[in-house]
Amino acid sequence: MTDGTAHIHDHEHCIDTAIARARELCGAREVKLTPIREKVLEIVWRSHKPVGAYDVLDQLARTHKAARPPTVYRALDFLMAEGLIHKIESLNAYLGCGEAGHMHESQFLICRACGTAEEIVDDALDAALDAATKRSGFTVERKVVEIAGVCARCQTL
Amino acid sequence: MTDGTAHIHDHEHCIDTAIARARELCGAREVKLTPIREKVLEIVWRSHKPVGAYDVLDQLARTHKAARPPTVYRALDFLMAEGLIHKIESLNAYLGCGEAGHMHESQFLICRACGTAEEIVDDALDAALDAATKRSGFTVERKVVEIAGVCARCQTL
DNA sequence: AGTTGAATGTTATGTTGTATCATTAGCCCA
DNA sequence: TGGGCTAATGATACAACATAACATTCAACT
Ligand SMILES: [Zn+2]
Ligand SMILES: [Zn+2]
Ligand SMILES: [Zn+2]
Ligand SMILES: [Zn+2]
Repeated sequence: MTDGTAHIHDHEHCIDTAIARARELCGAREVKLTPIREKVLEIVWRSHKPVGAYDVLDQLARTHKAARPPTVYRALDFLMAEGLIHKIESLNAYLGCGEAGHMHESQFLICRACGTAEEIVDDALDAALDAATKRSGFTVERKVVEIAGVCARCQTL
Repeated sequence: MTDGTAHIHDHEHCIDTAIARARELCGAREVKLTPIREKVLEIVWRSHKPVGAYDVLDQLARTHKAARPPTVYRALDFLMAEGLIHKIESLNAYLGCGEAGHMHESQFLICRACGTAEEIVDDALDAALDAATKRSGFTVERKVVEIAGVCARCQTL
């Protein structure tokens, strides 16, 4: 397939689930998932491809004329702080988190052919990261792991 | 210490060694380490902190009035292609490679207190990365591993 | 000398992200 | 009920990072 979705599925369901989960979490944490923040979350979730801030802005502006870069960056910052989205540093782009709720280190497989970024959770990998830093006496605050290449699907096309 | 060097050492020696090694490698590969490229390599090597492209430009312009952004980005691209420097994606900055010559995956420990980035080579970590991708049938082309936190030195200050 | 291709010069523009201050909206409480 | 507080958003401007496109120069080879 060429549209970058990892596989055929009911993607509206992905989006709805993510938003419902976000509402729950924000309610429990007593932070505000405002209309703008929710809309930005929905836009980010509309694809399984990382999406740039200015793409988000273009889409947000369709329904929210006052939208400007700070509008978007504030919403993205909030969503990242709450663990609802991640930033892919090597792409300067943002992606919905499928594991929102329990804080975790994000690790991504990024396909240059279809553009998808799959979030993986690999405890052995995470342990190896910790071991590497412990040896140096380094205190970890953030781990960026972004593996670029070609996904299994794209190799068979 | 506050200047961001990892430890007290003869840093001129670091620079000289890196440039000498770069000359060797480029000679052997029959690619051209031109004056501009060599100067950019030296500027990048002047610290153990990742340095932004426009910082490089400012420094390059001192001796090379015609320098413009493309001048710098072309040189940086060349140096990356030859494995002489790395880009730190999470900082949009560039750092000399201490292991130039044998191609390798780069893994960095980035201290937010002193700004240094230490390149580590951890085979167990690299193996864990490969294992994580093999399971998914993903073909790896590039691995970005950037661990941010506080280095051992800065914790004791 | 003439040809060729790589490197650099030059101008302009595209892309990503922040600083700053003004305004608005929700909430608490006198 | 309405003042006073804070969080969120609006609005303008700019900073920081990166590339497109085309012209010119330079070195190497004939
Ligand atoms: Zn989906
Ligand atoms: Zn793919
Ligand atoms: Zn040094
Ligand atoms: Zn440090």
